[in-house]
Amino acid sequence: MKTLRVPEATVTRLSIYSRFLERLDRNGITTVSSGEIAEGVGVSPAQVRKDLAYFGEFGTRGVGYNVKDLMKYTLKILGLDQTWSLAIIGAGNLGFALCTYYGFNVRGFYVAAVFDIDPTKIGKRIGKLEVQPLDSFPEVTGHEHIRIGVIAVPIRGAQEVADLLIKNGVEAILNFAPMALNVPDHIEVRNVDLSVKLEILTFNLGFRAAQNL
Amino acid sequence: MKTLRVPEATVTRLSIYSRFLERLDRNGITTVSSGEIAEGVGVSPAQVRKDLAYFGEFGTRGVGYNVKDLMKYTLKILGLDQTWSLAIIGAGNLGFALCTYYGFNVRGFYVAAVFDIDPTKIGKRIGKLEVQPLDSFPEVTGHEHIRIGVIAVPIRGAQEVADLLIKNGVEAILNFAPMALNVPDHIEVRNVDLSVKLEILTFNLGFRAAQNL
DNA sequence: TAGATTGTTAATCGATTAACAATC
DNA sequence: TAGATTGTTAATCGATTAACAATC
Repeated sequence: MKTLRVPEATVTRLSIYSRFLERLDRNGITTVSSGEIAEGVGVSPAQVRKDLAYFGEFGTRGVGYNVKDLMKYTLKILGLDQTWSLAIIGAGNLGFALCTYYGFNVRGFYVAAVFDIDPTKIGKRIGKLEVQPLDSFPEVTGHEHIRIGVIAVPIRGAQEVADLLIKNGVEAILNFAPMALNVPDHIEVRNVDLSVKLEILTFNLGFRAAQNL
Repeated sequence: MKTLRVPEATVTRLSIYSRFLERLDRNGITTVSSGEIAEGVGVSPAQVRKDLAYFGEFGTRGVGYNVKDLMKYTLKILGLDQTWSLAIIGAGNLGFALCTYYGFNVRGFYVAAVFDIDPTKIGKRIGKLEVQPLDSFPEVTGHEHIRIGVIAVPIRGAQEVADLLIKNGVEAILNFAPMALNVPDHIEVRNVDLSVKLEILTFNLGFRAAQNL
């Protein structure tokens, strides 16, 4: 089988198209063109068609795409035709927000457990969950295999948490600590750095000011 | 003056280098090479040198870079040689986490005000701040000009909030609602979508499974 | 001087865009 | 049929990498 490499930028946009299609579907729209998707998410129509072409032919020439079908296809491609259990490590304000984040639920993610090392946080309730001591990660997650861990601890604890997760069979990590984690090659890591985009804004505002001089 | 266009990917990495340099500096390290920076943040040494070259010559051949100096340069370039006041719109769990996010403070961001439309949230305290009714945005921010707004409201309210911010002189928006905002050309917008990276992980995990078949 | 590392150019690689035949 | 829109190829654009002279 020919394995075409899919650019990560394509997968990123696919996730965004997918969300947009859900919105169209909720609004009762049944058909959409690449141009309308492009307009809705802020890319070019050719980009939309090229991205989709990595995975198959989903449209009808002269007509466009069936919203519900394309939505299902994108979900399938992204692996969201199943529920994913997450473990969130860190029950601070960010961990709390992630545990209760509606945007995860709506996309088929399910927070199975939350952990912290801070005794004042352990036992606290977050929705239906109770914050567990990090030590108990193996037992707590033992019966249901957790493949994805979310790190929401300060920089100083992040690497240690990553090591623990990996030792316990976690295969992918979403890291909110603003640092690079050291992990084996077979572990997938993506960082979400809340400051980076803010600093792109300040860079651009400053740059704009410099242009005016 | 020759205006060289700086790729956004370069600015993104600059923000990451900057954080890494702060960490080195905190650990008392005084000199660093492009190779060590590269190693520390997960890019190539050539990439590091190329990125820095957009802005000047900061190193010494045969030696490397002075950590403290390079750190200051990167902060300056990113516009972080000043404090930026932010307004956060949305005092739900995510808004709360952003208000109290240490990573903003440490980079010179200051949350000047928080707003919501929900009467049950208005008046609630978040640290030293009190949640204000969104209507009062003009008065509250009147005396100190807020150039950057952070949107942490659900999709259905996001566009309306963006319009209000822009009407009141906000120049840049960091948008956590997973949708594309419609704004005039002169407004800078960057989206932080908490699900996208998670979906890259599920895509890759699913893809890996497919390879094994 | 010898070794190390930068700054920068040229080569490579990959992603986006434009264009259009296919086709509903 | 005429109009619309896809799927796909080729052209363009831009970013990354490799290589090396400059130089500490």
